Amino acid sequence: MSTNVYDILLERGFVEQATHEAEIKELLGKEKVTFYIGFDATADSLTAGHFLTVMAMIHMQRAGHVPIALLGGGTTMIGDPSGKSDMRTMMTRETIDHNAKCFHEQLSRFISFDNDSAIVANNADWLLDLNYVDFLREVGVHFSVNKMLTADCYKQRMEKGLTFFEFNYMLMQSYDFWKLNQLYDCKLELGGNDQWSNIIGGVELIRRKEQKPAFGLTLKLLTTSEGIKMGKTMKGAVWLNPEKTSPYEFYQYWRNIEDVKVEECLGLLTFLPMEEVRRLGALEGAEINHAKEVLAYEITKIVHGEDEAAKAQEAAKALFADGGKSDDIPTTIYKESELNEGIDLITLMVNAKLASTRSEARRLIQQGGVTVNDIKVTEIDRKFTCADLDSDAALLIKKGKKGYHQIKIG
RNA sequence: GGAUGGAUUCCCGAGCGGCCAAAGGGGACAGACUGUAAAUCUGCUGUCGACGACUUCGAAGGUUCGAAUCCUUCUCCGUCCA
Repeated sequence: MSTNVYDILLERGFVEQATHEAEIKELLGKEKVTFYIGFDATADSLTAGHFLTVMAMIHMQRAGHVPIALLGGGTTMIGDPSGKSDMRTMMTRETIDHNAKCFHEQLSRFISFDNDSAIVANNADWLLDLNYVDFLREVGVHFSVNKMLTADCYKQRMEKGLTFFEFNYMLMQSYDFWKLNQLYDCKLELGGNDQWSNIIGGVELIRRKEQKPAFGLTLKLLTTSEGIKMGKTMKGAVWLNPEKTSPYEFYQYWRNIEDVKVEECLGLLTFLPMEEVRRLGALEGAEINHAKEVLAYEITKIVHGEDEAAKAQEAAKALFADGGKSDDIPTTIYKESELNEGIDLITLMVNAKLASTRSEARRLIQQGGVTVNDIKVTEIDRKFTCADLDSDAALLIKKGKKGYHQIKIG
């Protein structure tokens, strides 16, 4: 451990708040520390939002510390109300178990679980069989409701309403930390900054129960300059699962990031040396596009592998720079006979998912937002046949600047 | 348990018997400008075989020529009292 990971995390911009900064740094510098990060199994794939915490785990593991990935099989049954304005929908046990399994698989791509170099735990193992009265006597006594009510994370809920059910989430998470402390001598909890209140809860619980030190550290939350959580688009989250978000779309998400966020993302989401990060982040004007390409490429490489990253990059270059095509953009294949009868553009767009309804497709065409093989089409009833295929035997439908889909026959 | 207010389209929020597919804002999408950025301006935002038709205003019934608007029951939520 030549360089202290704490300094690495700090330099790369991960650290947001720490319960005991100096002590955490000292601890990480002198011994192998077992720490944990929790993942609530609300979907069957991790998202770009989780990726940041995963990166922190990787840095920690590389420095020789032992990560525990705690899957929230139990806590997900409740749902964390922190910072949320609405109650989460209740999920069934089966769904949650399935999701937890998916998370474990995905995490193994980034973190090595061999030889106890990392641990997976599931809080369903201890939370689901808890005895209510015992729990209240053991854990509940240590929590002041007065204090909890003033916690920042419930602020939004104080207006909209917070049920006792969800209010308990904090105790569950605190109990997790305590449990992991007993089972694995886990001393540190990491989490997104929205987890601050929940984390302090655990740290204090261990200190009271065990008379032992415990620490918490929160990580930066990626937000747009307007403060909206990053890793989400209007169409939903940016997933790490290539079947839910294709490597091309994934690449494009980062390629289109705001200028002001480039340096931050490079530090947090790639392994590029910091000098390089700073150099790229300092680029100005159109030059910064180069930095965005590097960013998108690097992240895609970590998540989907070098091949996929290269393919995504080529596809993007072909489409945007050369105006040409590539085999790696979304494609729909039609039978020759089918296309020969003529298919109207609206139908083609809906089938290609460039528009979700025929009305939407119609609107796009009328507003001049659609081109086929680089020719703007404004007649809504325009039909296409094999005769319209270009020299590559394809129809390239372009929606706006960034939506591409090609039609081929086969 | 009692009193009282509420549930409207992606979100916030007007509407309180016909002029309502429903104001305004936000967001999203498209056009212009650009650098696949931001900001700005413009358009657009229920669906469809589209100058029309059909389905929407928490749920189910009812009154009426006609209901998001009135009545009944139910579900959920806020606030106050206990």
